[in-house]
Amino acid sequence: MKELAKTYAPEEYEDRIYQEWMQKGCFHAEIDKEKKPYTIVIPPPNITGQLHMGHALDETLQDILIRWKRMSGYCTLWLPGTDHAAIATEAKIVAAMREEGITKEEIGREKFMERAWAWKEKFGGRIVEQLKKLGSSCDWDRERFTMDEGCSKAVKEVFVKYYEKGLIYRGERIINWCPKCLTSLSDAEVSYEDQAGHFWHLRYYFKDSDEYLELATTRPETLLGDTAVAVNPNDERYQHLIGKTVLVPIVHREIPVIADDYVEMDFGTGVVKITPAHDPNDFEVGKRHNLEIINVMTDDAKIVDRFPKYAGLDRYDARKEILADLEEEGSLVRNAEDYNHNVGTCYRCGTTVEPKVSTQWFVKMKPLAQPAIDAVKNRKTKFVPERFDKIYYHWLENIKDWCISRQIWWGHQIPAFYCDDCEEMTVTKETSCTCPKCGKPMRQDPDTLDTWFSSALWPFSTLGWPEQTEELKYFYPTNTLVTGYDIIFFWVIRMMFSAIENMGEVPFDTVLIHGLVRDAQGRKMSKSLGNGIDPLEVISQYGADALRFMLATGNAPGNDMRYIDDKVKAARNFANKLWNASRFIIMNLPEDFVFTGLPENLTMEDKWVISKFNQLAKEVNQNLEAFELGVACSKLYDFIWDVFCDWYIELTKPRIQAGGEAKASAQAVLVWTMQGMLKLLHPFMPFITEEIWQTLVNDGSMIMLADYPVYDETLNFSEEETAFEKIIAAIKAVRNTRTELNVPPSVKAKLYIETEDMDLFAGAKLFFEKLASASEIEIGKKFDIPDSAGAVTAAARIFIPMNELVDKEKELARLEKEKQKVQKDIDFLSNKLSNQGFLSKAPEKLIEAEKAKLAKAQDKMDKIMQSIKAYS
RNA sequence: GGGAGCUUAGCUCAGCUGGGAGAGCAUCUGCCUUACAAGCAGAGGGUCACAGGUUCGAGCCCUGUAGCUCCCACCA
Repeated sequence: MKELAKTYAPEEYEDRIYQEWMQKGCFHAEIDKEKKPYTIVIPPPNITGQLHMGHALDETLQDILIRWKRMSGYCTLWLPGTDHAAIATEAKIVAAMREEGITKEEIGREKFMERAWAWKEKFGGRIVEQLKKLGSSCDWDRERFTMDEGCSKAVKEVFVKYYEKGLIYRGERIINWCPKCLTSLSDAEVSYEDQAGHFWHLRYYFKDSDEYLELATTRPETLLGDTAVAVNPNDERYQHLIGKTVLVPIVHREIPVIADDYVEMDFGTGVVKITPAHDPNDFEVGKRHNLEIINVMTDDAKIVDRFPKYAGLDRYDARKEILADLEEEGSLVRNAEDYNHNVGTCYRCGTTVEPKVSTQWFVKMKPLAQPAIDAVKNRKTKFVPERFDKIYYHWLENIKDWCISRQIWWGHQIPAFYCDDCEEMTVTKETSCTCPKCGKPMRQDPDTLDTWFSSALWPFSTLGWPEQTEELKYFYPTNTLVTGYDIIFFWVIRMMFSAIENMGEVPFDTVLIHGLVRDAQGRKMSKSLGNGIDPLEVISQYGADALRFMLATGNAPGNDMRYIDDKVKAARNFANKLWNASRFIIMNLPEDFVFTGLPENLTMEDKWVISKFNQLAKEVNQNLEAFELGVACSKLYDFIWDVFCDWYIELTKPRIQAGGEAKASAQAVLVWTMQGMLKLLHPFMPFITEEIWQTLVNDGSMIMLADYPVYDETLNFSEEETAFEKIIAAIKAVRNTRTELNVPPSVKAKLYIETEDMDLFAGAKLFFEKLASASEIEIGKKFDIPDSAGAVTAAARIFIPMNELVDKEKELARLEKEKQKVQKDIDFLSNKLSNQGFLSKAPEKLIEAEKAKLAKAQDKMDKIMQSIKAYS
């Protein structure tokens, strides 16, 4: 028999086991038409990323599901890969180049792309190696990348198709612009935050007059681009002024006073300056009134040369200058009032975005959104927990067209070509083309696509689409998508409509949403706070299994959780417990032990543990089916620790010591139960269960490929189970009494057990000796033992003669206390059972159960009363 | 301005379709009992935020209130 190391040291074997799984190809999925497929595509981590707790949680949940399904006989594919993360990656590469003192413009697009790919090679592998540390059973043979050949092909296919269907168009719109990343952003990529700002009141004088209109703004610098002042058409205060001309302060440009519903009469002065180039609302107003669009800022948010006085000033510096000039000119009414307003920021770099008018590519969303809404309404795809479908609906119902072009180089270059001569445009899957009109070579659009455009295709592009591969036919649609609620907008909805449009089918049947892992104080983990916990450090300290178990335990789907070191410690201690229980079993097994199944002659405690295990298997499967992973975890924890370790192992010790047949049968049941527990636990703690399995079973098999336990009616011994619970209750009662009397375990005492179940208790004598410090035991229907302490359960009255140790007064008080407790039970139950409403409306089963409880309580009461009588 | 979530033992959180409140940690009392002190055996500790309602029965369902958190939204 192999042996386990004396102490639980996961670092000794986790890497080794992972290597073994890899070498034996355990993760690889081959199409097996005999089996049902179960597919998960990984939310591809960014190639620039480092593993963080969010990944750890996400991967853990996926691995639990995929391992469970694999063991349950499905043909499982967990398809891994990484995302090129366009803006984030490009920003990092540019920053690295800045260190070297070069810019991307200097080296040009081609050279830049070479560097970017080199970067990808260098860092794309890092996160993958980190995922492996967690035990993720991904099919690495099928690893993909959002910019690999296949994904790129899918992107072009979709782009061209959308374009031809009129779902993609190019146009001049006002979009979100990040002055630091120097690119446009989609609505989803802007995160709004409340910022403390100011509200400045300005005077706009009428032409050739001392009269003026007063208005307020949070962004005085944009007045350079004002092309109108607007009031509400119904505002009586200003009716007569509509159509008049005012002068923009400082620049003294003549602009009209216009009327537009957009203006709220009761906000501020009811007058709004209109800057179509720098505010989305103003842009719309400008379109309605045919206003000129005057851009005042460069791409990096500095004032343009058109305004020489401020040219080259950053937008915030320009604000200061302009305010000073307004003051001087007398156009600033008074000091600014404090004002909090919602400011859009770039989700990658946090820079305040600038609304900017420019020509971009857009996906027309309305026609795509509706089928995606319907798919969830029709339950083709379900969110777990369900409440997230509201968020999903709301976003899709209010969606605007999706700006997909980005002014960066790292990404999928837009497959549109322009003729410099005749301005003809062609959209094609080809890599180059000539002008259909004048035959000249065409120039490809320099922009690239939003990174989410390619990840939107991930569930099918990774399976070979647009080719109709066998994989696509077999593994698609995928089954479960596991992701955080923070990327529903970015990714989940886009996969939904992309899949429905291109595949005619939803991409997955279930979206399992999890929350964020926060720090111990409940704050979001972030680089700036420096409060992040590195999962790799946790793994090296406590093992991947402990981290996984901690992440999967004690939280419900969709809820945030806190990372607390003590929780990982608790999980590690649990692993240690399992480890030592296994050591106990293994160290007692004969050298040549071969497990051949459960013995014929099961004892009552055997049946008890088997029956309880059987129930556990049933419940764990049910919980997993319902995505209640945390509940499954705690059930496993409770069974392994309480039922198996604290009770069953202790119960087998007399037989193990006795040797012979008794020992052999105990060992068989120990091994059987241990194997079952290991299998049930394996999806959650893959390493330790594999390590123990290979030592205990030692036949070259691997637990990760074993069959997952399921409920088995032939193992249901509910009667024996209930009977044996009486023994446990009695042992607990004796222990309790002894502790209350401060009797140390070293002092043994004789027990007289008065019970109707004489045979049952007679068969359990050894347990009382071993687990209740009994020196000898007598069992009978009636005893009268003076000078003894008592322990009372529903099934037995136990006398513990302790002579001098027993204080009659104290013992009476103790019994009195217990009597009151039981009396409360009896009152409660009989009350319930005499309630006509309850009797007529409650389910039969429940009524029976309550009656049984009452009978039990009354039995106990009888026994307590007898004891009290004996003392008085 | 909408929407969602949370409020349960000192702390962190579970609690499945409504059927007498649970775990881990912490606290207290005993134990080195030949797998495990990362352990064993006991104990204490909760008007389940508040107010109504539905029900034979509510932590769970409905209505309202308060506090905290988050998401969405064009009031300059």
